[in-house]
Amino acid sequence: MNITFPDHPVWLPERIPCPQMADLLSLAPLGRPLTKKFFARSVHEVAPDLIGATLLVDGVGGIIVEVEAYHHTDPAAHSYRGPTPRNMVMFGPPGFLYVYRSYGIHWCMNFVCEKEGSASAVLVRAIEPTHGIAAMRRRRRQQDERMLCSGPGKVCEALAVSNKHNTLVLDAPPIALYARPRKPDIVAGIRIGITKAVELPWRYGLRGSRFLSKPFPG
DNA sequence: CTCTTGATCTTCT
DNA sequence: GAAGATCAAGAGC
Repeated sequence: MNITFPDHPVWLPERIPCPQMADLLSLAPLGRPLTKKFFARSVHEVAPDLIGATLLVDGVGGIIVEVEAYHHTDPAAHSYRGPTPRNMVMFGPPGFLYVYRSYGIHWCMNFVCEKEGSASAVLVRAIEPTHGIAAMRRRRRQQDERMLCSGPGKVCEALAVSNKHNTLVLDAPPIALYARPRKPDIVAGIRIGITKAVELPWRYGLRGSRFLSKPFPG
């Protein structure tokens, strides 16, 4: 493990200008495990509520610090033009994993939300590593912790998520999700790397995190 | 630091 | 054929 613990209480922002979520978790246990019911709400409620939650795959992972919301009414969503072999799981019930191939070489993981047929999902874009950092470094061939999970393709490589994980349920092994111990400071902004519906502010992040795929403006 | 490019799978035109 | 919810390496400033 390579968690840096704070020298001072994290509720003194003038001493720690940029507290990371791992610092907060060191002072509180993980929250309750998230069940399928957590995802059976609007994707626009679930997405910000996932910031600060802990995601583990086979015990490796960390704190979700960046996500994006997609919905079938959204031209940027894979589900916008209806079901295909790739996006089929998005049209199923909430609480399952949707994994797709990105640009032919990377995998990206999503949590299906809302209800059967609504075809909405949250893309996991960045994680603050806390569990199994040695395994992540090996898989990513990268030492710098900030480079392990700072992007959707990096997250899947570090957590060894691939198409084999597509359609897995989110509340049973090998996947584990835990609610955040308290509500963190969340920022929203426009999504990354898309060319349709670019203006929609459906990217959410932990304010001030060093582990984002890209800073939020302001 | 920013910008460009290649890698190469799935879907859509 | 072309585009895309990406990343890493290399060139240039």
